[in-house]
Amino acid sequence: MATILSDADASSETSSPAIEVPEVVIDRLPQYVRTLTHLLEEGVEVTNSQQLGEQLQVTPAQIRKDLSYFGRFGKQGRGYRVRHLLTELKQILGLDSEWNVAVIGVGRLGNAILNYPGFNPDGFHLVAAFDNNPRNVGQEVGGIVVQPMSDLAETVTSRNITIAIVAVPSPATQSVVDLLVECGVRAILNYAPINAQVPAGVRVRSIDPVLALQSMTYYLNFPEAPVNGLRPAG
Amino acid sequence: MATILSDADASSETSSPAIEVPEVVIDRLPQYVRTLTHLLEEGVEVTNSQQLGEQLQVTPAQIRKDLSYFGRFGKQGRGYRVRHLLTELKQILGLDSEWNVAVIGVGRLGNAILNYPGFNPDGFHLVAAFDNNPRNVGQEVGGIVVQPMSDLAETVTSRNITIAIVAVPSPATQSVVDLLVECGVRAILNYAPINAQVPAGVRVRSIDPVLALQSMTYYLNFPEAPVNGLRPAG
DNA sequence: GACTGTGAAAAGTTTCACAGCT
DNA sequence: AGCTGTGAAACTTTTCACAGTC
Repeated sequence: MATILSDADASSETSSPAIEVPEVVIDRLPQYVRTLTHLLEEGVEVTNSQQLGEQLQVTPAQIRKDLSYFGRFGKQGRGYRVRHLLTELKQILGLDSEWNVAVIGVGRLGNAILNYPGFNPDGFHLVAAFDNNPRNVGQEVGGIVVQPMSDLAETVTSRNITIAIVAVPSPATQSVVDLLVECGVRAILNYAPINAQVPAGVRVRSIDPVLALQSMTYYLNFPEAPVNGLRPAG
Repeated sequence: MATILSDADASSETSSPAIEVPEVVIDRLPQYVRTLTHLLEEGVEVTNSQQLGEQLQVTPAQIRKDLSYFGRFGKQGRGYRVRHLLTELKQILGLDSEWNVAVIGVGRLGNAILNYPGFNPDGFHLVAAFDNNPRNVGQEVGGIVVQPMSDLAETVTSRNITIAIVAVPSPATQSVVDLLVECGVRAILNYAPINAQVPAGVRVRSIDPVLALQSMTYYLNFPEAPVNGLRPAG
């Protein structure tokens, strides 16, 4: 659950409701943002829970319920103004701010991340990169000069870095995460296939393609709705 | 929910129970597999729900309940034999088989995927790569010769490919997914920031680092348990 | 007439607590 | 004594259904 603070009046100002918003709801909001962004790009000005639900493969009731935690953004009989709802949701998620991000580890994966063009348009600025290996320090990767790990604490503060992307080898992950937490980083995106332990108040999300594949193989062996008769390869 | 077929006797044979296993449970099993693998590597032979729960940051009761959907793998008073439980879980998930995987799109991202060494040790074999662009067709990437999209149907069948990893630009994703489904692929790992629509019986998982970051910024603005006073950069 | 926002009901998921085995 | 496996209870999340507004 996500406890929110402050005053109760949720008129049209997207002020913070004084109630608990389920974490599953927060996890869906970025998807709503993405779909609304696409609709806006297509020139759609008004939408409704039915249409949003189709795009997102979610029931219309769920969308209405989710939005109701934060305010009344729609007009009965009409639906939602796409631009308005998008602005509100971005504000709720803190996406009206820009966020400075550090990348830890500039191996193959860290390199790919630093060169990935998808973060900046969404307000996430990769502003620093760190590595253990003296060979990598001083190199420029994706326009950023790699710094030694010993610079981390100083740079996190001076550059106001609040988010870190960890792309170091598995065995190093926990100690890097510990260091980041110590430096005040409270949001970490972890690319290593490891369950890093963090204190309460710090969030970790993991990107793990193997886990994603492994949860699908179950259904390949016991298909709910068989499409054809293919079986495992081995 | 995951409907499972066949006979009820779940003695020690990991035969399929004739009941429904919640999807959340299936999603956790790969994590159990990973933790058990680590324990085995460290030479731990016996564990218990308490220890597993600590590693996975999950309650011991949840682990016992999850496992109980599939059989009785532990010994009262003793716990679980790590190697035995690992074998059972891998079998349940279909990870005792090898799976042939195709990669669609060999741009920057597809390249990184084909060169990522993490899939093979877990039984996922990248055996084919496809691309639209004639410049890329015929090139060797990560030891695989890139084929034209027109080869897809034939190769999926002849090489018994059941899983596809889609790494094409967003606008091309839906049509590639449609084509894969038509070819009989029922498990798709999608790297594009797009919600692909698929018919029932086909599973899609998405890897989307931006969505992961966006759900964390919410908590950075309304921290449940503040660690320090850092704010957004903008 | 068409849609939202929302209490209340239903469904799903987690946790409790303890009987029972080793 | 120490742990599992599991019904039952508690809690969470989704869906229903409809009053209210545009």
